Amino acid sequence: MNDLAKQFGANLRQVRKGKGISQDNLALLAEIDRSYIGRIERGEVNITLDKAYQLACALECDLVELLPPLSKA
Amino acid sequence: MNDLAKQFGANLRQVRKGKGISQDNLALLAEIDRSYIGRIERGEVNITLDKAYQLACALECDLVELLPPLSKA
DNA sequence: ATGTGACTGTTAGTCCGTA
DNA sequence: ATACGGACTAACAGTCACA
Repeated sequence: MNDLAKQFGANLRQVRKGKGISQDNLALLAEIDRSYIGRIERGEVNITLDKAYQLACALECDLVELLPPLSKA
Repeated sequence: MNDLAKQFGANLRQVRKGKGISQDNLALLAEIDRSYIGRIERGEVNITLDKAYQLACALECDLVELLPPLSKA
């Protein structure tokens, strides 16, 4: 998958670990299958906007935190 | 479609018009089908992360500008 | 607690046309 | 220049079993 997904996944994992919760827990919080969350973190899938929001919401963080830093022109 | 998509579409349209370019031109710039851009602006579809980036990039704007303002916890 | 293969259903995304 | 639709293909969404 592209760098975008990889970066997003890396950020997601970092925030998740920062909160001290497992993929399992996040799966429950975000109502997304655990195996799918794993794939997102590994940057294997190109998720849709609403999934990105679900995750940000479940982690109680700003979506901007999860987005790759290149989000500036 | 959900509010997320509607908001994104509204923002996209605003930025695009602000730059004074047509859906056709944006389609060429972002390499996204014109009819699909119309659907995005109308909030009919739930786009993927890379499309969101393509659009932000084509409009030479920060992705955050296109995202709904609720992007804060 | 996580990675991975295999799989199915659904939707993202394109192409072509009409108004 | 844009809205809207049909038909189509590629990709995502979502689940399970197993390591």
